Amino acid sequence: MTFGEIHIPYWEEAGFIRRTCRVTGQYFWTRDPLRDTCGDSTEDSYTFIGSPIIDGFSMRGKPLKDAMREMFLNFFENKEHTRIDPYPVIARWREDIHLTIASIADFQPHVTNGTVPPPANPLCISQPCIRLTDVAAVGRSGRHLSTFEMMAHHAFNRPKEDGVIYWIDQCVRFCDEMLCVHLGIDPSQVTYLENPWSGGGNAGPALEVIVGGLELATLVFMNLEEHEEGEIEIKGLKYREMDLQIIDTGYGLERFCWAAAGTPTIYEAIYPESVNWLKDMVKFDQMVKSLNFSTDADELLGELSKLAGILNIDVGTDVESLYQKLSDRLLDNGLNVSVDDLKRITEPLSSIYAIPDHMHAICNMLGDGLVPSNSKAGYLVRMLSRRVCRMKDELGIEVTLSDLGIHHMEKHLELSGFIQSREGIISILTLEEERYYEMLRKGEAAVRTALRDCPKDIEEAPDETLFRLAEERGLNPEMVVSIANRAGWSNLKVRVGFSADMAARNAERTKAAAKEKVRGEIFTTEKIPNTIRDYYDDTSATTFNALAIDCRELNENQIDMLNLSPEVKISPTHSVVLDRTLFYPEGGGQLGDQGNIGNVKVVDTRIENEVIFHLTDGPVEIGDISGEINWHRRRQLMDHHTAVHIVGGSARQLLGPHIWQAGSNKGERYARIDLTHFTRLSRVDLDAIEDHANGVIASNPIIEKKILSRAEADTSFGFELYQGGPPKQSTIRVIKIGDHDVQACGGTHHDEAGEVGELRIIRASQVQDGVERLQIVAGETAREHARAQERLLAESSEVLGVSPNDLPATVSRFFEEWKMQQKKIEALEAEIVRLRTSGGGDAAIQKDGVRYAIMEVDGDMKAVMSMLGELTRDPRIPTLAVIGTRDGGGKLIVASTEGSIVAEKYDATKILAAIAGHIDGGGGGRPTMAQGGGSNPEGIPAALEAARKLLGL
RNA sequence: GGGCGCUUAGCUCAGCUUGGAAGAGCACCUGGUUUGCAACCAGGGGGCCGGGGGUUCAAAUCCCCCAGCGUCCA
Repeated sequence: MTFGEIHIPYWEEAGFIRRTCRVTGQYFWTRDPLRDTCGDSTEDSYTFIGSPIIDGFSMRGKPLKDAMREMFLNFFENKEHTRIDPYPVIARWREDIHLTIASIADFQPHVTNGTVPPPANPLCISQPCIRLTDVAAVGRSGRHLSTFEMMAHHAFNRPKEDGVIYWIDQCVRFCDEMLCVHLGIDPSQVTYLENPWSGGGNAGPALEVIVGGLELATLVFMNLEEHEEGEIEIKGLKYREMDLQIIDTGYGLERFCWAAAGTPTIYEAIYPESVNWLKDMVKFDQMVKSLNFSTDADELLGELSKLAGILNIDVGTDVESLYQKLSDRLLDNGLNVSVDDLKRITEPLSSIYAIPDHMHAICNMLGDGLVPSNSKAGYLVRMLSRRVCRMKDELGIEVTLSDLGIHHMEKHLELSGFIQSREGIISILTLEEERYYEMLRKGEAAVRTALRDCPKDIEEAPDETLFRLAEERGLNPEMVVSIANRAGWSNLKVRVGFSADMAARNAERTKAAAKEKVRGEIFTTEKIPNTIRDYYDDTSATTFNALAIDCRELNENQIDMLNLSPEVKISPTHSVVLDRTLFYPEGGGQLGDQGNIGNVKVVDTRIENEVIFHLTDGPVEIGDISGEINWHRRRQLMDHHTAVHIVGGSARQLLGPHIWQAGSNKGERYARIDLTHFTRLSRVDLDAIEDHANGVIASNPIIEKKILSRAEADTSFGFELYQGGPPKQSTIRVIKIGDHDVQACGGTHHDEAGEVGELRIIRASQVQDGVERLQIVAGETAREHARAQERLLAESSEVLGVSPNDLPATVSRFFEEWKMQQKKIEALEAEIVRLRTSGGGDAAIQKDGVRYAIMEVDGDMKAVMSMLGELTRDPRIPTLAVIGTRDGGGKLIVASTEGSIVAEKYDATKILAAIAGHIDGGGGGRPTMAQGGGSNPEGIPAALEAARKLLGL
């Protein structure tokens, strides 16, 4: 039996036969002896449209989803499964993905790798998921969704420990019973397609469950993991059996709803209120009638959705040729519809379908406390918001993004499970829409500039121009064209196949970028036992005795990889491992401890694979040794770390539940915390947070430090616990500051908040859109910071001879006066030139109707330039000017009045070249204006004399 | 995490490719003409060309670093 084949007793018991699909060549199991396609091939069209295959669900929309979900969970609860609450759609417990893309994602990697036991076994769940890979097909294919709920039953088996819950046979029995008995689907309509699965380091046989041309579920039996010595080879990789074997199923809630509703598209089954609302607003029915088709419009739409569901729309698909194909296929079915008419129907329709789907994803993401941003997960919600804004504008409807959000929340959402409030979501949507229109407005100017050199009658813009506008300005080719059409390039169109090229170009870049970087280990930890961490027992202990068990010299490469903080003043030469230590290694944003062991200095402390490395400025003997940490620094680090927790808690209470810690850093001189928030923070906001945080310190709550199991921690505190990032251990250290803040943290903290003394938020800056960085000083550094500020003020005000209170007014007055005086000097210098060159001035010589102004002046290049303007601007006085200044090594300028006889007679660049040698320099310019400089200012008079000679004066 | 772009007058933006006197429109001020919904004409004021370094005789322009903003991809 080869990998992927599934032979179970149930097949025979229930009368299944194994066939090969004549279209795809894949094996499938069916009860229908006449069936020769697997059900999911291009020749299987949907059979349930207009005639539902699941009875008893007459409702639509949210009630339908609720009923279907309840049906599923109830069924499996009755089969001894424990119902589990869904996880957030933002996968904050994962480092590798931003969004929850499947129910199994809830349990990766901690449960699936065996570190943490599952919350229940077996279990059932309906997990909201978001997948954006096919976002371009949403609304067009009739079946694609970016947001869906994956209903699932999972079992985690440990066959080696006799811990088998159930495996393939029982899994298929559950599924088949639910479909054919519980839901009453005609058994001959159900096919199970063998489609083994591999990816992400795991593999296993799998079955796709197909009914009526629609894949309703996938049953994956994950029992293999990638391993060098594995005996099973799949797609060139070697796999071996896992200790933990997992039943991973996925039943598409929305697809079950669609199969029960039999509507033309999945969107009408789950978002009927929104679809109708949008159709009314765009007067869709009237529009269809006005096209005057020979056939009934409803019939056309039905036919369309059946066909469109089979057409594959991927990112970069050539939409134009797709339309042609669709039109051809309609003709095959006896409907003659031109590509143009087809577009006029499907373009608005695809937006009407996609908008509710996108709003569902947006509301769910924002509801989980996500803040829009220009990178990471926040970008995904921004991208969806902008898609919606564009679609609603193309539809020409007068609703705002927040209107759409309000409508969606009313009709399709249960807000009770959300972290973010309804009002919070609405204000974020309002802000996002403003940002979108701001981008468009800026884009208009950019399009005009980019196309400026193109003739108005062009039909295609240069590819490079379109690529750049898309990447730099966020304007996709369609948007560029519509802007350009309005701005005068009325024939401009998007080149056929352009989107596909752009997608290919992006893929190419992504591939190139993926080749970069892989960060390895810095130290050798092999055969070194884990270090005992004594710093948790008593955070105020400073001296200890231990056994030095390893000491090695650091090489240059290691020091480079350490990426030492600026707070490490001495470069380390050795790494020392002890059996136990009080030194806290860098972690959780808290820098490593410093101090002494034996007679060497510890300049930093790190941890790798549970082994703590003391970085020292010299070697130590192996054997008994004593150590002492730098208490002043440690205390400061603790002040800062505890302060960061307190500030995070205060910000969450004052600004809202979307405040999440996006990173932090605690050093000796200051600490910083990055917080997710959708607007910039003003000083007023910061003051409020600062006051609140100092209030917490003043009330002096006890700081509890407890060790909990992962499951225990999850259930008692929820995911807000993991502010510092996804947890990696099976046990969680929880730091709880009274009732103010609780989070998982490995850092050293005071026992009472009051020990921090006071804290100040000294600065807020933006790390990326949607993430604010607060700089915090606490304890001793807070006082020092205040003193430093006062010093600056005192010194500055002393220079100006005013009191610190008058500093702002005085500084701005001085600056204004300085600018005025600059202007006056310029004007005066010009006046001097005028005086010296007109009337009886000493510097001008009249000869043959030309004024020669050869003179040395004071002032810099800029001043000289403006004097030159005085001399050569007036065409009635043809002038040749040669001006020198000793500024900056000596400058020379030769200029003539443009368009006059002088300009024809002399070439300024030649005159300059002839005299520049006197100041050891060079220069150049135009025939009427040349400038140069040198390094010998004393040569200016000689240069000017040379000019006089040259000109025969 | 990786790209790319932008930062110039109060505002909106040109100029940068190829270094050589800092520009336009709107707004503002003065005078005229007018005073019906973005009126017209003439003149004028207003710029550390984001900050710092470098190359160069010379940098808004080329190179490097930093900051702020924007955008795309993962």
